[in-house]
Amino acid sequence: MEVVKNGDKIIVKDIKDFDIAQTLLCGQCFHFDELNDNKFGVVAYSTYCIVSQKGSDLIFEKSSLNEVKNIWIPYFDLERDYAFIKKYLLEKDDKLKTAIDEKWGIRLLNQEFHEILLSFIISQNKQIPHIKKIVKDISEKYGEYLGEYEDVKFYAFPEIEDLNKITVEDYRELKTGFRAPYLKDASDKLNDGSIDFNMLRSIGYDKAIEKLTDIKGVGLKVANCVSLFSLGYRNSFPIDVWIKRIMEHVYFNDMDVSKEEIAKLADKLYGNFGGYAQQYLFSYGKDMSLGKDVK
DNA sequence: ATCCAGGCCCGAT
DNA sequence: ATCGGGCATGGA
Repeated sequence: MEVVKNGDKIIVKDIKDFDIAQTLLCGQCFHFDELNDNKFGVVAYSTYCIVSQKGSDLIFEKSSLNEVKNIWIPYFDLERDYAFIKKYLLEKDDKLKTAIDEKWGIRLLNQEFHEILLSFIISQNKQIPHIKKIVKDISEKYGEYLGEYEDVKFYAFPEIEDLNKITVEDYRELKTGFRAPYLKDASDKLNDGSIDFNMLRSIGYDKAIEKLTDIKGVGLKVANCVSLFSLGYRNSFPIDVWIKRIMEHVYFNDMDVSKEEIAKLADKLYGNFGGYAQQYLFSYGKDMSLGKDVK
């Protein structure tokens, strides 16, 4: 991998095991727009980028060299060796082969903690397009204006301090429904420091999950998404309706199996790489509707 | 129209 | 410990 400046563009060259569309569209991320010409506008860490891919080149417009190096390369997890991860997983269990072959270009994004926490609280019992809309609405209303590209405006997700001024009623106005008090509880805990990124990073996976599920509206599924997508605990294995169906289909002949049993199997099969396996399986299985309508 | 969505809470067993 | 109803809102 090499970073070069070419006019007003920054190009990251020689990227392997990465496909920008697969990575953004696999359901781990809600704060981006699909633009013309296969470009994406992505917002994270109070900045935005216009990014597209040509083969093994990743092309950034409207970004400085520093931003690409310090924000976007870590964000897209480009410094990690995914060939090793895939090899490890396939040696453990070749049932993953189709999913990995099909979704070869997914990387797990390193997203901002408080945005992911609130986004996945919103996500419960919702479809991805609606989650995206609410994240966009919150950002437009309470986040900083960052800039625009071909008439698409970009807004940062509100900072933790900005969440303070959002009331339960405000959250309801954003169409979050019964999740409004959950979002308020999370906002309060972020503001008083009882939930904190560095703290959760330092106490390890098990205790981080415990802490996260203390928040109203955060159960095991949401906690594991937060843990996987923003805390870097790549052993996390979020189990939602989809991954439950998919695992039942692949490993249990479409029988009904408890989430506990699925979690146990995932841990045994994939160990510390569970999060990667989950994302390959989730994205492929959802595309294929694996296990749907078989009961 | 009815059902369900990247679930979770809460009360009843 | 486990099960089921209820929950806001919108799309299929």
